[in-house]
Amino acid sequence: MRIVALHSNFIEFEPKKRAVEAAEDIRMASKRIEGCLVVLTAIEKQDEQGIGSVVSQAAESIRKIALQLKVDKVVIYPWVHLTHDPSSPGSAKLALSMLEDELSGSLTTSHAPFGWYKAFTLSVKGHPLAELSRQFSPKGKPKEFDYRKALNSITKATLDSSKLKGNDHRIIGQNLDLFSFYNVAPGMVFWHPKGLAIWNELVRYWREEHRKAGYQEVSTPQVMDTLLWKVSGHWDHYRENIFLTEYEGRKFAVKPMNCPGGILIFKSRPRSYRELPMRISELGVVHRLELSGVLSGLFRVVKFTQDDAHIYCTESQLEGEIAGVIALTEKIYRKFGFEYSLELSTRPEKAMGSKALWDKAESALRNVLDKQKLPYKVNEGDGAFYGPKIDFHITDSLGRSWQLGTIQLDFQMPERFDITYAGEDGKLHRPIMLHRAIYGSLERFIGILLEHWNGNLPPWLAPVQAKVLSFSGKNDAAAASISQKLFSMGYRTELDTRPATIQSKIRDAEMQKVPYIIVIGDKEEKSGTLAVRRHGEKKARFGISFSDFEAQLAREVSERV
RNA sequence: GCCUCAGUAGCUCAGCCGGUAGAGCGCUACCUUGGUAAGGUAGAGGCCGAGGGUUCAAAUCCCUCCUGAGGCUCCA
Repeated sequence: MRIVALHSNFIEFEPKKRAVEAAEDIRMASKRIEGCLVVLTAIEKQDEQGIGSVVSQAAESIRKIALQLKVDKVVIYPWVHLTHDPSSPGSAKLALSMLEDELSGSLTTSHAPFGWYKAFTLSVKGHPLAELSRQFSPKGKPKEFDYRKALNSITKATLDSSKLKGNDHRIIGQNLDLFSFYNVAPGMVFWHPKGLAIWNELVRYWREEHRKAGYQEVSTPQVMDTLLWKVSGHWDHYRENIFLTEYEGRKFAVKPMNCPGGILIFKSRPRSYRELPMRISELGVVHRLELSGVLSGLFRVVKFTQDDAHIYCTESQLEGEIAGVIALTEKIYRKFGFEYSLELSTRPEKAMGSKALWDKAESALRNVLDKQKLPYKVNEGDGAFYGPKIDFHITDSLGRSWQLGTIQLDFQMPERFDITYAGEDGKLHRPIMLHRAIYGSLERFIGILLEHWNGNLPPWLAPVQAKVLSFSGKNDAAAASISQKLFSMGYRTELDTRPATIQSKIRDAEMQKVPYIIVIGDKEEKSGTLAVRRHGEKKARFGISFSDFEAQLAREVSERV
């Protein structure tokens, strides 16, 4: 069924001559109806499969329109010309009368006679919603949305723990209440408060180190016109991985990489050689369509945050910048005690740009590695489509190797976006662009981190830095006040005043891998001290003063040890 | 996406020769006032991933889909 609903000042019609056998029997000269919704209606062949379904869809839709336009008079006007494939006149007549019946409950209805040639005059109001067309088919019957049922089909990801090891980050993440996954967002992480606490500390550390290393941070839009991705080359080389969306008729892409957005900031005004090397960092959230079979916990996800940075520099600065990135990466990885290996990836088949440029880029990377005598493996044809790269690899609990950091050389993007800087000679030059990431993705990095330390995070990273336990119910208030005191000093604390034995509370806190467990009993209350148990140690230390404990914790947090 | 496997309470799992659900932990309440990895009793909590089929009857058998796991392929 097809309809056109017209918000009209009036309609006037006059039957002239019978057109079909099935025509309605009427005796009518002419009729005029003021202030109404005229619904031109055509019943189609396919509607005969399910007249009831089509009619109720149409009735619902018409009621909605009438409500929106605040009209209570509806005129059904048979208008077969809306379709190329009309139903039999008999079915049409039936459907039209059913439609009027359904509508007559809530609206004042009337109709023009079926099966007649008619003269008519129509005055349509002409506002944006005055002319609306709709189409209904018997198959497309919209089912009632049952939210209870829908809720039922939202399921949490279940782990098949038989194949996973104890230090698998997915198990740690569940046990420590760090994050979860749901079927409504495959490959996208729900970060719980405790997981995000780790995240935020990593970001804080990252910002400090990057500030010291001369980086400036930016943020760019999440969705951008596909125009941008055509310029950057992603449209031709990476389209199968891009989420598409639409905005006022324009096609937009959810960014799968940060560089095209970032480069627009470089382009926002003329640049001088004095600004180079320019190191621009971005914690960029990207989405990539991945084959469903490749997703894996935090290691391989659809939405992730890259600790990206783009360095714009001159050719003579290039090797120094690469060496700088390697040094910063080593410094950060050392902080976490990671063992990694280096891989150099060269020109792939789907490459952009000339071979000569690629050779130049590859030799620049090779030179730095060789000069620093760093061992590396070469992956022929494994580079990004815009340039060769050095990757930092690390192994997980199952012995699989994952790429974290990366340094990618790019002679293409500057060409494509035509970015320039004014040199000492007053002429315009093209900068070289370096893409790099150190964590790689925060998600993957946290996964590796959890496995590497088996969830035993140091105080600066631990989601709960200290947990205060009351020895018995008598000590609940004192324990709460210690916990509150630490909390108000900015520490992440928890309090356990359950009516359980101290042994069982200790056990729980140990299993949550909390670095410091503080027990407050009568002895502590009396002497105003703490009993402190360090995670993993068998014995507690008694009689520790609050200020000594706090000073130690403060030092461990600020030095990140 | 492909091959193999899995999905039952918040978690770990039992039930799976069809007869509409069980345990332990956790949670809540009460008892216990105990000194560093599990004190006791009671209670609440599930449409058995979703949809369809076979059947008098489906968590259980069959089909489709979703999600997850391992591998392949691809990536940070």
